[in-house]
Amino acid sequence: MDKPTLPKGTRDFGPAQMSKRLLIINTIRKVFEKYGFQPLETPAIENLTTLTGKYGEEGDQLLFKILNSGDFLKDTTADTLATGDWKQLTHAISEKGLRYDLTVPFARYVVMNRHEITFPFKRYQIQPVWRADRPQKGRYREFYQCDADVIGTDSLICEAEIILMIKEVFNALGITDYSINMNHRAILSGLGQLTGSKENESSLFIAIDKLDKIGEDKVKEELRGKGFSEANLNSLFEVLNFKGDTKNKIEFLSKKFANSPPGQKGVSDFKEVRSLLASYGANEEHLDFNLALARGLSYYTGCIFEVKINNVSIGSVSGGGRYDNLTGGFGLPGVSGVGFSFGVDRLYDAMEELNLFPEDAQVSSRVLVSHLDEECRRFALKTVYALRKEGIASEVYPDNTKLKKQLEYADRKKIPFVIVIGSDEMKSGNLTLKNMKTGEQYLRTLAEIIASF
RNA sequence: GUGAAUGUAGUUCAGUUGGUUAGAACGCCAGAUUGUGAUUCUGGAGGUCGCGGGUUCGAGCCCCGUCUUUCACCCCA
Repeated sequence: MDKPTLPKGTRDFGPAQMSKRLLIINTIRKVFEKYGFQPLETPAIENLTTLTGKYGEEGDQLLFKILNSGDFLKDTTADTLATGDWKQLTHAISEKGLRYDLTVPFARYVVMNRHEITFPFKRYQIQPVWRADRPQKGRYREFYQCDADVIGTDSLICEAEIILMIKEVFNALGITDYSINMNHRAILSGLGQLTGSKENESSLFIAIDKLDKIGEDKVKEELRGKGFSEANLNSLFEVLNFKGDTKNKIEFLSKKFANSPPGQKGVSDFKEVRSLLASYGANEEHLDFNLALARGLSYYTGCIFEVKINNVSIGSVSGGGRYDNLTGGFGLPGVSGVGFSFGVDRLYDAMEELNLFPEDAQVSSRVLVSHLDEECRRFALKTVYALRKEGIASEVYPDNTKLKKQLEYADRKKIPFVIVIGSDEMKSGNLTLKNMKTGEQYLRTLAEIIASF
């Protein structure tokens, strides 16, 4: 028997990690619910017809496909095999796949349940997704996303509330140094017009998205290689290099895009989001209108977001945007949606790097009831029952063993209090309560102990 | 998917130009006149050197393949 291993890019989460993960997930869930989002879960497995074509050609290749059950070759002819056309063969032997994100399954759900859903529909979804990517630090093949989407309204209140939710979650997690980068698909189109790139638009977006990573010179170099003229590059970087607060930036863009209808639309959306935030009484801290931000997922059409934590070696921990026609592919056109997603795994990595998890994050009993002999152990059962009845997480050491071993157990499992039951305690009714952190111990009745928790 | 590194006790790492029985620290287990953990002392266990082939009298070390992790590209949480 070979040593067991895990598939590439997957991980186990032990109790210590799960405690921290749950801290993140529960924080996000609470914020989502506070903003009126309702829970939804969808299957891990979707039909490939649902998934393919939604993420672009690159995305399709990152889909995990599931081999048909039974004789999956029964409809395959020798001819198909002989052609070596793997795409066609894949189509023949696999009709299901693992979900790649939570947005597309959500769109599928909305279309299937459109008559029962009350619009605008606000749902949140916290589930794992799978991508056949090549793993690296902060990139896994199985990871959790926490999505919140609103579908069925154009209102930019949704965008503003996304910003508010991000701030609340980060505040609750103790993350202080981060930026919420926001851009607009229409602004990007405006930039495309400005630089005279029609067919080259996507190479333009891919290049400028790397700006903060590789720097201006390398971006220019890449764009020259794609045939952009020096004049066009200059007008592009005149916009990208504009320094100033959001207000000044909007004024500047407004002039720049005077002759660009998409550019105008983007600028007016920015303005509106700012004005909405002000009406909430919220400030613009952490918010940055980053014109170089270009998210790859092709279904975005309006505002796009990406959140980065500063000074950590992890990519973006959250991202999202508005999509005007996500349900169109499922036969329900003209419904606008907007949503975003937190990446639990990356938040975890970042918080670990920044040392932001509290010491007592570990999920464990509050009390261990220890005992010195069989009679005491019986007495301990009564004690733990009484503690649990009061809602105090507690456990009895199951075996008759030395007190030393029982205390070691409590120490390792980070159980903060130990009740020691010996013959003296049983006789007097005064139990020994030991504080494992300070080492202090007192004699207390069970009622007193319960009252102190 | 393309290109490049990496892998040695549970963990972090040593290991000489290929040469006897592969080491350390921490951790783990047991004990230090039996009702006290985390600190101290003593002793002990634990490795198919990622896995599979090859070269060699001889491989942890060299070669090939494979898997893992990591880095760049691509993309993204």
